[in-house]
Amino acid sequence: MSKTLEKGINILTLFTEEKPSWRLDELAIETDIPKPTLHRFLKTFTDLGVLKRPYVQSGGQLVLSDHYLLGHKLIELGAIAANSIEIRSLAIPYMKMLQQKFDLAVQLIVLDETDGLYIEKIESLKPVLLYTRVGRRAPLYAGACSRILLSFQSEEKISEVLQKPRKKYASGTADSDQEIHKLIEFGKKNGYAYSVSELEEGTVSIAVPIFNSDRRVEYSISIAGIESLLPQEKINTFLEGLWETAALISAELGYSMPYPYGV
Amino acid sequence: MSKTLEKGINILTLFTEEKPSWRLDELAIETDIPKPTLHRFLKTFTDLGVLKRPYVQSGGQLVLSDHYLLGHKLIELGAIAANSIEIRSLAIPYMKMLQQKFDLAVQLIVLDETDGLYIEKIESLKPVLLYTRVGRRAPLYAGACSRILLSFQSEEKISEVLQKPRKKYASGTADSDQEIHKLIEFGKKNGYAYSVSELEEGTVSIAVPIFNSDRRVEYSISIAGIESLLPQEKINTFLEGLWETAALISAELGYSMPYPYGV
DNA sequence: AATCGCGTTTCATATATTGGAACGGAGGGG
DNA sequence: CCCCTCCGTTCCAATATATGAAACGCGATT
Repeated sequence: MSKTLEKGINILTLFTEEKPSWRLDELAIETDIPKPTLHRFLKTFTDLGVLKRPYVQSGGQLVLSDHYLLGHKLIELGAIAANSIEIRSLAIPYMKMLQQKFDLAVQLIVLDETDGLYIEKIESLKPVLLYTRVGRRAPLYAGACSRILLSFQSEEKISEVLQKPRKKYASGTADSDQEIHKLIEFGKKNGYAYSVSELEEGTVSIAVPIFNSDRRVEYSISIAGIESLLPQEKINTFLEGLWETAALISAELGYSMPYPYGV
Repeated sequence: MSKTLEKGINILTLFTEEKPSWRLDELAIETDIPKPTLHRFLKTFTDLGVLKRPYVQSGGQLVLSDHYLLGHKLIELGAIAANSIEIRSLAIPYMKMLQQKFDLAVQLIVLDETDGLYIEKIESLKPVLLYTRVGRRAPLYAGACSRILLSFQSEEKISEVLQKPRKKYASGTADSDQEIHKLIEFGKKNGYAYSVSELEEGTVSIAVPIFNSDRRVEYSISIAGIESLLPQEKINTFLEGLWETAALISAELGYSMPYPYGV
């Protein structure tokens, strides 16, 4: 492995949704890399458009800020990366149909290490802000769409996920191992996951698995909205639409068996 | 500048919408970097999730493909990068309002070197496929949203753009310097750009400039759709909505003058 | 069974990275 | 007004790291 590249990428990884802006000095403290070295990295990234330093007003003058942000190049690469996921283009038409059926946000999630990664989203017309956004991560133990993925992984994967430190995102986030195991079992048995206020207060979502040609579950699809839009008693209506959609997408991926769940 | 980092990022830059998949060998030919060196780079990127090697079926077995694709990490970084653009969150509510007014796709573009970069898009309900997608680029001379940016740049910038090799994307792409200059002038004088089949056959779009607090034009907003949806005779209706939206977004950015165009 | 094409590993060498030291400029306090 | 501090930046000798020719491994092809 190239140490230089590794350090470089690790620096980029520090730019998160929570802290998207860093000064050289802050990075020096965080990474223990000496300032001259960091400076060289940041300059290289900035010259290549991977990082950017916005202009700011300072006494009527427009000067380069000493804050670094992720740059335009990454937006471009991110779009190409998202487009390189085979399932995405296959799934989008079905996701749109599902969106129109219920007028709820529809999400497509991929398994990535111990997280679920949102790779596509069809917005609801209702101007509701949800946690979900393309490019966001959620740990596999929290939220319906993540957890339904976990339900279909090996015991080793499940242990790996549960061994990592966990976080209580909202009032509904499961926090005991026992509770999470029970929810994982529920998913495998019933073919869906249901979550209330797990990642964001007041948000409900229902998720079902998508099967690959080799019968693994690497993707899931979910609908989500505020609590009043997805009442428990209508769950069978929603599941019918979700399973139908998941069956169609699975078939497109080359899954050759009948979809194993139905209302 | 760090040569190692630079080489690494340049490798990533080879993954494009047109060629999103590369084998080690192809990269060796393209970059003139010897295979062992490339191998080390690719391994580092793959281990960090910046590149990925999908699994493929081979005689019933699931094996690592020797094709590399851009990885999940870049989707994540791309989303954070897009979110780091100040205007984006300011503009989205206004873009949604505009989308609902006309039921056309609404795009937000930022100036990036000699290109326009799509940084946000509100889809129309009509299932129409357009060239535009977040993360895509278009040269500043082609398409309404790019060209309206160019209309408000310095003469130097305009020369720089025109000196680069150009491409005819579709039947409406302007190809002579003279023609492009005329269109640029039109934009500055009238405060909008109108394009028919410039980036994609059969697609029409109308774009207007957004003004920064320092009165520069770094962003533009546009509506787009297939030809029949944006007839020439309704252009004033559309412009009214576009200018109103652009004025509101400009004001949010701190532009303190009255928006200089109106119906 | 021999050959080819590519990905991968090895390792002596060359070179790019490293980071302590020192510089410079903006901002703040006395 | 000058001094001091805080950071970003530049310099350059020391050295860790990248480099790539050579050789290997392995599956496919003949």
